[in-house]
Amino acid sequence: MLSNQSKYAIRAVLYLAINANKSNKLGSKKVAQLIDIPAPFLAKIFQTLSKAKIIKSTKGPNGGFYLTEKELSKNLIDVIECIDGLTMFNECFFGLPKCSDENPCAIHHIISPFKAELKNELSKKTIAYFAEETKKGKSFIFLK
Amino acid sequence: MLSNQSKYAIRAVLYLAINANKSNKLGSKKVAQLIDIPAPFLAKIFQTLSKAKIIKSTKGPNGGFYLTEKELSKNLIDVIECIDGLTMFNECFFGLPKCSDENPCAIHHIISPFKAELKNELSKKTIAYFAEETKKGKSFIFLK
DNA sequence: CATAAAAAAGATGTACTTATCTTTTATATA
DNA sequence: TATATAAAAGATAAGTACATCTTTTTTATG
Repeated sequence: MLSNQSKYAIRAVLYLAINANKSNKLGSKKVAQLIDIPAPFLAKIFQTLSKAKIIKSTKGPNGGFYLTEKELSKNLIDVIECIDGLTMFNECFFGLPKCSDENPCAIHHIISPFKAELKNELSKKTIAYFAEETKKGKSFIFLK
Repeated sequence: MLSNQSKYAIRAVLYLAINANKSNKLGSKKVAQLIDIPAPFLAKIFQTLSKAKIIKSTKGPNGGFYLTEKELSKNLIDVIECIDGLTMFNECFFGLPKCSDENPCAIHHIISPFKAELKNELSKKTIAYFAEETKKGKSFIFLK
């Protein structure tokens, strides 16, 4: 459902949300190592996220990536959208181009409410919220 | 979530279930044309399904593909399993290797029940059932 | 101002999925 | 039994996602 890129992005953004801030930026290599994903690939992903203003970046010594309140108030769906787009929430499970409530595929009634709920959940809960849950130990980003 | 191959397979199998039988076999080219998917690719998919005994095939003149009661009584999940496997039903949405009920990711509680329901639905309802629903006009396989 | 650190940008390489093409095998029927 | 038909098998090609490498730009700090 999600591309690897989006999966990596979500984990990395949450990691930044929890562990970095304006006075403690983190480099892409370091984050990649810590959450165990390919470093140059994460660098690219961070570029994309940075352009989309989902994370902050500064160059030079002590530079790196972090989030401020502004970015923390964005939602996980913004991360997904800027990498994979939102087509996954509209696409038919069977790949039928015209599948809809009126012309449902055989499992439309199962898939459709789920996608709506998932999209809603990812749209209304902020990055800050998911970071908090993780800090509290209620959920996990990486579990080696 | 599903590969193109699986999506094509499901549509093609349902098409066969509805329109073919032992005395009216259908060739892969014809089916491909009718449901609008690449013909040589479908031929490969039919080979895989045939090896897995999810569809019947006979060579030679008037040969082609079809389903008997035996195949019709199989479930859609058998089609998916023989092509994509079942890992999708176990994988974490965020790609976390150790995500589980005990170590949940941030959206595990949304994804997990959905996957269980979907897997259950695809496991208990037969190909014949989905074919019937389509025949009755309650759901659709292809909607050009 | 020189240096080093780190992101940005762009080019390149690899693997996998998707798709196609060619040859071989099986079989109904004329 | 020869022929034509259609699947099976295997080889090849195209496209995309994944991953890496190299060069350029920016900027903090000695």
